[in-house]
Amino acid sequence: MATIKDVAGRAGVSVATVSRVLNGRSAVADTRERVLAAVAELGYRPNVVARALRTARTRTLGLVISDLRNPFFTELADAVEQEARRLGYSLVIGNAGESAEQQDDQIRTLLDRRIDGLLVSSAGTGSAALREAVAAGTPLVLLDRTVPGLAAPCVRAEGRRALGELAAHLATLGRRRPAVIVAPAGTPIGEERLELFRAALAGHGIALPAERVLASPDLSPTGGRRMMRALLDLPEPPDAVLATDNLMALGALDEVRARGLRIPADVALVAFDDVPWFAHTDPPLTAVAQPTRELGTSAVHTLLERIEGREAPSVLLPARLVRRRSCGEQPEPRVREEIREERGSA
Amino acid sequence: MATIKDVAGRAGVSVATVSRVLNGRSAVADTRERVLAAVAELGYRPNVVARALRTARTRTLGLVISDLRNPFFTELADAVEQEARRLGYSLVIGNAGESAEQQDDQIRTLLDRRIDGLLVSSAGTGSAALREAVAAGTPLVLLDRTVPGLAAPCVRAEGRRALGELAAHLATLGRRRPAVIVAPAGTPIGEERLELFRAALAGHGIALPAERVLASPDLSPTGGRRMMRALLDLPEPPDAVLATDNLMALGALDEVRARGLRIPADVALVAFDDVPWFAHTDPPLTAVAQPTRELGTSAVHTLLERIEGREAPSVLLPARLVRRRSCGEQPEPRVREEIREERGSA
DNA sequence: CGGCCACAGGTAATCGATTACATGCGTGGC
DNA sequence: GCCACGCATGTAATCGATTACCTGTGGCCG
Repeated sequence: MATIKDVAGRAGVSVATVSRVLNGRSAVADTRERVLAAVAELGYRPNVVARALRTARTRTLGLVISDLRNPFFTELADAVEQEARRLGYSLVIGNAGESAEQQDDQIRTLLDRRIDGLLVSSAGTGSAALREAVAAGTPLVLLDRTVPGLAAPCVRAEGRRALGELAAHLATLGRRRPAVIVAPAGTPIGEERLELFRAALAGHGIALPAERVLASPDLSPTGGRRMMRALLDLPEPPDAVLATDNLMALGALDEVRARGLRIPADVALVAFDDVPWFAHTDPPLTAVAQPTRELGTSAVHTLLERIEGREAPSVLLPARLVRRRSCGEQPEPRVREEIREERGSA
Repeated sequence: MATIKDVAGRAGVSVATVSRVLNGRSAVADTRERVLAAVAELGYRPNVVARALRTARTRTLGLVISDLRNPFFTELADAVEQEARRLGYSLVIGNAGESAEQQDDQIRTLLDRRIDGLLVSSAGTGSAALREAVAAGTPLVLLDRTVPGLAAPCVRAEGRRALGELAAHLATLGRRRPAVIVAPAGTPIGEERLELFRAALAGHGIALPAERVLASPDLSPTGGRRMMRALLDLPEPPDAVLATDNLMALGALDEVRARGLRIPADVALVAFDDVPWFAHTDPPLTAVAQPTRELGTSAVHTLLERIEGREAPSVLLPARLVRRRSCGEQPEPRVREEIREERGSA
C-alpha cells in the first residue's frame, strides 16, 4: 500500500507538503495539482492508524449494546451508526449479550482502541469498566439505560404521557384488572415504567395490586411466557397485560395462544418497545413506541458535545402510544396502511 | 493515560524490557515482577493504535453486512463477533443497508483502518470497493452471498437437501400448485434456490410454471406482500408459496391475513431463512433454516486461514427443513417445546 | 585464572502520519 | 536599492509501541 512518502516522491515534494495539501492547509495551485495527481495514480489512502497515533484522535466512537439480537437495540445501533457516519465518525459495535462480564470485556477493548467516545446501554447496573472509562477521561454517554451514581449523561425515552394514554385507553375499554410483566429486579428503567403506569391507572381509579406485578428472571420470550402463565393461573386473572420489553411480550403472546385464549377478547396485551414485527403479529400489538432513531441521533450529538469538551445534559424523549388491535379497539382506518408501510424498504 | 514509558520509569527498566515482559519473551523473575507491579499500579493498558502501526497488524476483522436490521444478518453478525473475539480479534461491523454505494463506503472505511481481514455479505452483485480490497491484498471472504468473478472464497448455505425434503413434504400433503417469491433479479443465490426447488418438485411430478415465480423488487415485507397479492390474484392461485427471504415471507403472511385466508388451509407458506420469531407467528412458519451460527464461525476460520497466508476453499453448509405448521401437517409433539426453548435466553 | 558464551536488558530505528520550526524566495515599502 | 515581511515548502521531532542490534555481566570450562 502506498504511503505518504511514495506520494511525496512521485510528486517531487516533501511529505509535509502532501499532508498539507490533503488536509487543506495552504499549498499553491501548481504543487497542489501535482500532489493530487500522485495521490490518484498511486491510489493512496491515508493510514488512519498512523494518523490516530499522531493526533490522538481516532474519529471512532464505540457502542456497547446490551443485546444485539433484540430488535429494539438493533435499530438503535443502526440509527447510531448512520448518524455517526454522517458526522465523519466510524462506529465500533460491541455486543454485551446481557452479560455484565462480556460488557466489561467489550468496554475495555474499545478503550484500548482509543475510541474518542463511548456509548453504552448497560447490561447490569453499573460495572467496573464503566467507572474505569470515566476515570480515564473517555467521554461517555449512557443510552436507554441509566446507571445510578455514574457521572455521565443519559439519553433515553420516558413514558409518562404514553403510559397515561394507555391507562386511559384501557379504562375506556373497560379493563379493570391490569397486570405488568417487568424486567428483572434492579433494572432502574423498568421500575420507572411500572411506577408511571401505576400512577396513571390510579388516576382512573384502577388498582395495580402486587400479585399482578411479576418480574421476569431475564429479558427473553421464555421469561415473558412463564410470567404470563403465572398471571393467567391467578384466581382472578388479569384482563390486560403490559410487558415492559418486546421479547417478554412475545413470550406472553405465545402463552396466550397456547392456551387457546383470544386477544383482545380474553386478555389485552401491550408491549413496551415497538418493533417492526409487532405490526405483523396476529393481532397486531398495541405498543409504547420509543423514538428509537431519535434516541440514536440524540445520543451521538450528546457524545460529540462531550468529546468537544462541553457539558451536555441528559436527554429524555417522550415515548408514544401506538394503538393497534391487541386491546380491543377497532383498528383505525390507517392501520392497514401502516402494516404495509411501516418497514418501508427496510 | 499511562504509556509504556511511564511503566518503564516506575519499574526502573527500559521500555524494551517492559515490552518483552508484556509479550512474554524473556525477562527474569525479579524484573518481571517489578514491571507487572508497575503495570498494575498505573493501570497501564497498551495502546493498540501504536502497536498496530508498528506491527502492521490490527487484530481486527471487518464485517460488512447487507442489512443489519434483517434478523438473519443480525444473528450472523453476532456469531461472527463471538467467534472473532474468542480467537483474539475485534470485529468492526459496517451496515450496507442493502445499498451498493453505502457498502463501498463501508468497505473503504474498513480498509483505511487497516483491518487484517474482511468479511462481506455483498448487497449488490460485485462492487468497485470489493475489487480494490482484493487488489490491495486484504484477505477477503464472502459470506452468504457470492459475487461472480471475484477471487475470494465464499461461505454460505446450500439448500439442496432441505428443498428436496420440502418438495416431498408438499407433495405428501397434496399441494400441486407451488409458487416462489424470489429476491430481486440478479441475486445469484436466489436463482440457485429457485432452480434447486424446481428440480426437487420435478422429481415429484410437480411443475413450477413461470407465472408462479415472481421476483420482488427488494428484500422487504412490502415487496413480499405485493408479490403475494399478485400470486393470489392469479386465475389459478397457488396452494403453497415459498419466499426466499424472511422479510418477504413476513409480508406475504400479512397479505394472506389481510384477505382473511387461512394458513395452511387455503395456502401453505414456507420461508427461506429461519428467524427466531417464525416460531411465534400464527401459525408458526415452516422454514428452510440456514445454519446461521456455523456460517459465522466457519467464515471467521476461513478468513483467518487467508490471513495466515494459506489457501482456503469455499464452504457450503447444508440448510435443513424446520417443519412447523404452515404447510398443514400436525404439529409434532416437540413443537410446543420448541417454541419455549428456541430463543433460549436470547 | 582467563576466555568464551549465554542471556538479560539497554539503545535506537522504525511504522506513517502531523506539525513546530527553519529556510529561502519574492515582493512591497521607504 | 535595501530590508523586512509573508508565504510556500522543507527538515525533523513526535505519537507509543516493537524489535534488531549492542553491551555488559556472570558462569562454566579448560
